[in-house]
Amino acid sequence: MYSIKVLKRLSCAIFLGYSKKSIHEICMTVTIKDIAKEVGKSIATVSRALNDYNDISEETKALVRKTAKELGYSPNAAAQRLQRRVAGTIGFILPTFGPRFSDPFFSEFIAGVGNQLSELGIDLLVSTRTPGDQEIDAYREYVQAKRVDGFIVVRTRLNDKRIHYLLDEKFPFVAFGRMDNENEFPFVDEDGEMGMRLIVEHLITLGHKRIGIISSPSEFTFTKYRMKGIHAAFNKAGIIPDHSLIVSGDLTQRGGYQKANDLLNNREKPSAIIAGNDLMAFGAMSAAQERGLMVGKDISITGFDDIPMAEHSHPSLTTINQPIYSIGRQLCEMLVHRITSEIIDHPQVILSPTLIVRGSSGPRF
Amino acid sequence: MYSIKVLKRLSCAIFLGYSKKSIHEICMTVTIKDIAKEVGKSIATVSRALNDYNDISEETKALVRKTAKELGYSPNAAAQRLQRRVAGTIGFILPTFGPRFSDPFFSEFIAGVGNQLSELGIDLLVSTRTPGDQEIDAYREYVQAKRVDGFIVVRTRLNDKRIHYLLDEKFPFVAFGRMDNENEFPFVDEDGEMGMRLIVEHLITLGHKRIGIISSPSEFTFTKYRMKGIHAAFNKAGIIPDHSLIVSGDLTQRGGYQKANDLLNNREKPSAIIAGNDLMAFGAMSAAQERGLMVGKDISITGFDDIPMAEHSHPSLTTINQPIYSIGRQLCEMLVHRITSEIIDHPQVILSPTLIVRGSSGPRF
DNA sequence: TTGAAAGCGCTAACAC
DNA sequence: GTGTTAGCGCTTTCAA
Repeated sequence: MYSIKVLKRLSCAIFLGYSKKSIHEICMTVTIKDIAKEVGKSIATVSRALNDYNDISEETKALVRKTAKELGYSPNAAAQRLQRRVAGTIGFILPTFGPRFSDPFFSEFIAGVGNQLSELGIDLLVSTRTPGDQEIDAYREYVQAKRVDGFIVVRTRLNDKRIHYLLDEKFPFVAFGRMDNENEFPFVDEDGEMGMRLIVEHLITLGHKRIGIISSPSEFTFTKYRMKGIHAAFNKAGIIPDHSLIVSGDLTQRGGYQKANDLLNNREKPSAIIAGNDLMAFGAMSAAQERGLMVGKDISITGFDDIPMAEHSHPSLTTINQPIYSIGRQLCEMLVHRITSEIIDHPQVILSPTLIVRGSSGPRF
Repeated sequence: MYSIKVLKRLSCAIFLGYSKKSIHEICMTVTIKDIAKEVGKSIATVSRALNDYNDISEETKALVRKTAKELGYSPNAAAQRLQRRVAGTIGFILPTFGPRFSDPFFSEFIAGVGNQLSELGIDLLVSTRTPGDQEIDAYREYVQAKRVDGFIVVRTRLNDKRIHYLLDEKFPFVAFGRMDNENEFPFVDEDGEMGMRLIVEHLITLGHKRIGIISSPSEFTFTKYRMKGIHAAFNKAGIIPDHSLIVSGDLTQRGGYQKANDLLNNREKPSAIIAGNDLMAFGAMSAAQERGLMVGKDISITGFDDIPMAEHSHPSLTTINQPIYSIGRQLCEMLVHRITSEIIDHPQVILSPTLIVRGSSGPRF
C-alpha cells in the first residue's frame, strides 16, 4: 500500500497541525462508539444490533439503526475485515494477449462484476497477465498474501492451470466457463453446443451446405463445445464436414480477416462462414467485402457473443447472444456464497443462448 | 461486506472443528509477531525494520527482512489500513450510457489502472453509473463511507459535477481530461487540438477541401479542444467551414453510421469525413461502403483514439493515437502522490498525440 | 438482554 | 537502537 514514510494519514488534519486527538472530530468519523454513547448502550450491543443478532431486543435494534442513520454511520471496512479475518476483496486476473488489450467483451463483464461487488461492499482487485507462469504466480501471490477471498476466473481452458491450482489450494473461486472433465467447482457457462447448433441449423435452413468455420483457439473449453454443436448439426443434416473449410482463429478481428481470406481462397468457396466470435466475424466481413462480396447476400457470415457492435455493423451481424453483464453479476453472487457458506456445493449454470438473426446471413445465392 | 450471520471466517478450519487457537497454525498466517519471535526482537522493531525506519540498525533490518522472506510473511492489508487510517482502495466509476456498455477504450484503460494499482497493493473499486444524480450519489457514498482514498475520473465534461463535488470536498482525485476553465486538479489529457490539426492538415495535403465532421458530444471537454484544432487548421488553410457539414455524434458506431449518412446526403458531398472517435469512424465507413464508395479512395475517413481494431479494420483506419494503457498507469501514480503527499500540487500532463496514417485516407479523387 | 474485556495485526508515541 | 504500551474500529466470548 502507500509507503509509510510519505504517508500522512488524514493529511488535511495533520497538515493543518491538529493534534491526533482532534482529528476524529474534524473528520467526523462516526463509529459504533458514537452510536453507543448516543443510545446509552455498550459498543458490543450496538455491534450486535447492527448485525441483527437475535439476542438483542427489537427496540434496541430499532433505536440503534435509527441513530446510526442519523449520525451517518458507515462501518470501517478495514476494522471489519481485520476482525472477521477476510480480505473483503475479490481477485480478477484478466488473461491478455499482447500489450494492446481491448476486448469489448470484458468491459461489459467488468461492469457487471463491479456493480454487484460494490453493492456488497466488496472490492475488486483487477490485474492483467498473459497466460503462462506469470499468470499462475499472480494467483499464488494473492492467495498467499491473503489479498483476496476468492477469484473470478474467465475463459477457462481445457487443461486449466489456474483452476488446478485453486482447487489444490481449496481456494474459493467461480469460473465463467467449464473445464474438460473435472468440474468440481461453481461455474456459469453458456451452452455453446446449442448455440452453434442454432447457427448451423439457421444456415442450413437458408440453403447453405458449404460452410466455412473459423473456430476459436482449441485451448479454450468453449471451443470444444461449440465445435461439438457444429458437428452434431452437420451430422443431423447429413453434411460431411470438409476439413479444408475448418480453420482456427485467434479471436481478434485481424485473425478473422486472415482466416476468412484463407477460406475464400479455397477452390470451392463456402457460401457461409461461421466465426468463433463477433470480432472475428467482423474481420471475415471485411475480407469478403474487399472481394466485392455482399455480406448477407453473396455470402453469409455469423458471429458469437452479440457484443453491442454486432447490432450496428453493416450489415448487422447474425450471432448468438450471451448476457455478459448479468453473468458477471451472477458469478459474484455465487462466489460470495462459496466464500461465506460452509457447505461446499458446486452450482453449475449452463445458459441457453439465443440466436439473433440479423443482416449478415441470408439465403444461399 | 459479507454478512456476519453466514460468515464462517476461515471456514476450512472452523468447519473442521479446530479450535480458534489452532486456526493460526493451520492457516499458517505469518505475522510480525512470528518474525519477532524468530529474530528475538520486539514486534515494534520488526514493524519499523520492515518499514525501513532509520532508527533501526542495518543488521537488524537485514535480519528481519531475511526471516520475513523465509517465513513467507506478507502484511495483513486490513490491519495496516486500520492503523494507517486509509482505505487502500481507489474508486473508479465508469460513466455508461445504457445497459449494454462496451467501450474498447475502457478495457485497455482498466488494464493500465489495475496493473499499476495491484503493484502498489491498492484495490480498485469499479462500478458503473449513468451520468446524472445517481453518479454523484455514488461518489458521495464512497467519500462519506471512506471506502476509497481517491478517485479516477474519466471523460471530463465542460461543467463537471463530479469534479466540482470532489474539489468542494477536497477529496483526492485525478482526471483523464481537463475541465473548461478551473483546472485546479491533477490530470492527464491528450492535446486534442493538436491531434485534430494533424488530421486536418493531413487531409488538406491530400487535396481535400470539403471535409465533413462528426464531432463528439459537446458536453465533453475534449470535444471543445478538438473542434478548436479543426477550426484553427481550416483557418490556416483558408477553408471556410460549412456548417451543414458539421454534425454531432454520440461516440457509438451506430451514431457514426447515421451521421455519416446525413453528411453523404448533403447536396455537395464531402470528400473526407473526420469522426470524433474510432467507433464512429467505423460506422461512417459502413455508411460509405453501403453506398458503394471505396473508403480511402472515393472518400477519406479518419478516427481518433487508435483502438486496437483501427489497425485491423478494412481499410485500416487513419487516426490519432493515445497511449491509453500508460495513461492509466500514470494517472494512478499521480493519484497516489496526491493521496500521500502533503504538498498539494496539480501536475497537469498534456500528451502530444501521434497521427497514424493508414488506408482509410487517400488523395482526393 | 446486555456489558466488560480481549484481541484481530499493525503502527507510533514515548521511554530507556 | 530497541522495547513497552496504547490504540485503530470492530466482533465475540463469557459473565452477569
